[in-house]
Amino acid sequence: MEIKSRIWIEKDGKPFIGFGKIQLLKMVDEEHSISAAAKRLNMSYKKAWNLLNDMELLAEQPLLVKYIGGKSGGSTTLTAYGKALIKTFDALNNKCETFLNKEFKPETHGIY
Amino acid sequence: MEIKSRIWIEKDGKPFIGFGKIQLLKMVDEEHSISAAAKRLNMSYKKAWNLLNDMELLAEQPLLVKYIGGKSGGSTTLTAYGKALIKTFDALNNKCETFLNKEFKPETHGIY
DNA sequence: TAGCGTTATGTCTTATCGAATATAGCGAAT
DNA sequence: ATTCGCTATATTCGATAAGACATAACGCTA
Repeated sequence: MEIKSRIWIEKDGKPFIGFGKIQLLKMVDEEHSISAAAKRLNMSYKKAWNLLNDMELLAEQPLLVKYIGGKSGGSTTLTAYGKALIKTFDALNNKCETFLNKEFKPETHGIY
Repeated sequence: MEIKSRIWIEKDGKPFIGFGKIQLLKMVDEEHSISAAAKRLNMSYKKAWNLLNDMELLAEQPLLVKYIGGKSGGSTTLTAYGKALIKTFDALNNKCETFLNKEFKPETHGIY
């Protein structure tokens, strides 16, 4: 018996960042490529692109620097703002999880 | 810009209780009827029944006391254990939300 | 004993979402 | 100029989930 959680940040009532999108951002940061990131996360390129696009549309600063064409066909890297988002979210998520684990002890609640 | 969260409790890796199921339990508690609760939550009787059944199968103590037939066709009420679940979950959820709201101040993270 | 409203459960259809497919543009390298 | 791999974007297709529908058991009431 364990407690789980998902947190996300909304903007104008619309989902801005959450677990999946942050994971995707991390992969893009590592791979310097949307398609490679999508592959590693076992999702279609289109889905990854849509998720990133949704974020970008909601953000007031760009998250990604994209190059089309070039020696390897293209590339995508994160802006400082994009990297900051990852850090912020991870920190918050960790805090939340440790808080909940400390708070939730099945026995003390009479749940078996 | 605001932070949102969903918490749930798992048992053997399977979802036991979460936001929706707790909401349903509350309605059943008020209505003394699965069908009436489903109606108020705008879901089909079958869906409500399935959700409740899933919980019951995972719980080690019964959550519901059901009567079939009778003057109004039947009824369903909560056991003490069922009511305890609601209380526990609500308390935990509230704590989590206030914690996150206190923790998350967009400005301090540089998120605009 | 016929009717009613509820719980109980299976089946069948519909709707939604994601995946696959298709097509185009780009720019460096050869 | 041609090729290549990536970004970009619309459209079609299929699988899965949600919902509608159907049917039965039950026991009180009239």
